[in-house]
This record gives sequence, structure tokens and C-alpha cells, in this order.
Amino acid sequence: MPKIGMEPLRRKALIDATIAAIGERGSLDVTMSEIAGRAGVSSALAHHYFGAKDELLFATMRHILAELNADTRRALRLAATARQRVSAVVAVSFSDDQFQAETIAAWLAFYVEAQQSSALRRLLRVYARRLHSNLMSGLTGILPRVEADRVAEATAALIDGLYIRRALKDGVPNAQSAIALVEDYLETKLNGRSLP
Amino acid sequence: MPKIGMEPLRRKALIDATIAAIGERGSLDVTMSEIAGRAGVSSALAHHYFGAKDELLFATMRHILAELNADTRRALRLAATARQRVSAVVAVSFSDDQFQAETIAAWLAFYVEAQQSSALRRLLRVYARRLHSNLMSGLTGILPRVEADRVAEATAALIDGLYIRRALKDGVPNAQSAIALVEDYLETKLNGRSLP
DNA sequence: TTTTGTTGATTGATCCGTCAATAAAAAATA
DNA sequence: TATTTTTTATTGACGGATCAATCAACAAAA
Repeated sequence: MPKIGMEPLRRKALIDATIAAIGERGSLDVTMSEIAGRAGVSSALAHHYFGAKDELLFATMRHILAELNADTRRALRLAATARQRVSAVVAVSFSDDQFQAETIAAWLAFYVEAQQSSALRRLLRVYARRLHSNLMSGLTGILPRVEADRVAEATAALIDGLYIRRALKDGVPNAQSAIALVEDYLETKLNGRSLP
Repeated sequence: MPKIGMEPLRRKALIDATIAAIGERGSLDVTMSEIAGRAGVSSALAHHYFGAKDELLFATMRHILAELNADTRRALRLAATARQRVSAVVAVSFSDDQFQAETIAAWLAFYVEAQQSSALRRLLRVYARRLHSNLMSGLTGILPRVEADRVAEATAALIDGLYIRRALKDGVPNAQSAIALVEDYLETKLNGRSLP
């Protein structure tokens, strides 16, 4: 009994199912059938709405990125000082929504896939640039631009590295210690210079 | 015209071909036929020597890890002071042999695959522990154990993060700047305390 | 004649993407 | 309002391609 206006609901369900499937398998090696099954529909319907598997994966990555971006903007709005802006960006990266086995597995898998898909690669570059820019929005209020740039790069690398190690379930048992580690770095780097 | 004593040669050739194939594709999604073809043999022979694809991939990862370990031990032997030991470990991670698109792509792909294969996961844990321990071998001569532990963890995360960013070909254009970034972190962390 | 090296051909399984068919809602027409 | 037509939702079944793994067979060395 087909009800109308199903498209947006199905799309959402399929994207959620894709994240769940990738998270469980730990790789993009999930079949359309499994994703569709998880979303409670047939694989034919998944093809109907997304055309090809690539496009479903792409839409999923874009969804994750959009989510992260929304969280970040929300957090930045609450930050009063430059220093707080930096911490806000870090905190979001390790928030309960983001720093989760499921999501991290998806991130990792997409990083790998990006080497074959220029569209995905472009998307991940957007993420990298956005992260850098968000960090800079706080750091430039504390450090001279050149130094701020270097600290932003190091912080970004630290975050990515902690993500990977989390995926391995080795070290970095929880978000708390990950944040502490990054904040410790920032503290030593920003020590003293609090305002221009 | 089969000559005797081919086994070790074939094994080596197949492992090298596997690295090359993974490096080019950027993922473990390489066929046995492609690997075998690259090594100049039939896919049947690859199965003959390695049994299954899993085992070939596993052997390849082990080979990469062994190579990295050998390089590290060599570098550590040349380090005179504790501080130099730390730098040696960092330098090896970004040496020409290791910090290469091919090898990095393989690393990344294996990280993903590790989430499905407990054998691979165990292997990567060995790498993580070894890296930590190698860093500690220098750091404990400079910092109290607890602090050394934290710095080692951050340094390891930094290294992994820089690897990922290199794979994306975004930021970290060369090994030089990557080393500089890590060394800058170490310098600020170890500043002052040079000997116990 | 036994061991070692090697491959072409084949099998069996998996999986993406397509298509024809069905059914209900909405729109158009009478 | 009653009807026909179009649009939207949905799926089972299938074609076709890819690939891992096996096997029988052959050749050269021991």
C-alpha cells in the first residue's frame, strides 16, 4: 500500500542504513541488498532512488559531513573567546555524535575509497579545509598567522590520528582522553599569549 | 622451463606486486589475477604459494611492518642521546622508503581491512605498540614516565594523522614539513628538560 | 619415478543494475 | 461525480560481469 511522499523518508532511511552497515562491516564492502534490507526495502528501490551504489555512498558521506558541519557551527556560536572557539572545534570532533565506532569506521572507509573516486576526494578536501578554517577562526586571535597556520595543521593531524587509533581500538579508549591530549598540546602551544 | 628454488623468489615477487597493485588502486580491491600478472605469473601460482588471497595480503602487511621495523632499529643504533632516539623514530616514519604514496595507500587500506580480520588487527596492534615503545625508549630519558607516555601517544597520533593527510594529498606536501611539524611539537614539549 | 614449478580451463558464488509487473494515490477528463 | 489516465511506490526475477579457488595436466629437475 504505497503512500505518497515516501522519497525523502526512504532516502534518509537508506543513508542511515548505509552508515550502520559500513560501521558494522568496518568497510565500504557492503552490498546494496544488505543496506536495503536494513532500511526495510528491496535493493531495487535503493537503485530506484540513488541510481548506483556510488551515488548512495557519496550521499552518505555528504550527510556525515553536513552533520559534522552543523554541530561545529552550533558549537562555535556558543564560544565567546578565541580560545574557546579552538576548544569548541576540538570538542565537536570528539563529541558523542562524531567519535563513535560506527561513524569512525565510515570515515576511514571513505578515506580509502577517496583514492579511487575523485568526487569523494573532493568532498574530503572540503572537510580538511573546513576543519583548518574553523581552527584558524580561533587561532588567529591568539597567534600570528604563520604560527596559527602551523598549529592548526598539527591540531588537524592530531584529530585525524586519534580517529584512526580509535578505529584500531588501541589506545585512546575514550573521547575524554583524546580531548585531553589535544588540549594539552594546545595549552603548551598557546601558553602565555592570550590576546593580541 | 621450471628452474628449482623458485619459491622464495616467487613469494617475494608476489608480495612486491601486491604492494604495487594496492598502491596504484589505493585499496585492497585488487584481484589475484592482477597481482599475479604484475609478478609475471598466473593467478593459479599465486594460490599455489599463498593458499588464499587473505594470506597473501597478510604476508604483504607483515612484510611492510618488518621493513619499517628493520629501518627503525638501524636508525636507533645510530642515535647517541635520548633526544636523538626520539628524532630517529620520527625520521624513519617519514623516510623516503616509508612516506611514499604507494606504501601509505597500503597502510590505509590495511587499517580498514583490519576491522574485519582479527589477524590483521593483531598485526597493526603490534605496530602501534612497537611505535609507542620505540618512542618511549628515548622519551623516558627526558621526561618522567607518565608524561613521557602522554607525549609518546600524541606523537604516534600525529604521525598517523600526517600519514592520512598525505594519502589525501592535501596539506603535508612533503616529508620535510611533516618532520618539522612533529619536531616542533616535541621541541615545545621537551623544552628545558634535557637530562634527568 | 618422485618432487617441484606452472598454467589454462572451469566452477561456483556473489553482486550490481535492469526490467516488467503490480498497486495505490493523484490528476485529468467526461 | 464518476471515469480514465498519469504519476509515484515497490518488488521479484533475471542477465551479465567479476573473481576466488580448484583441478587436471604438462614439463623439467632430482
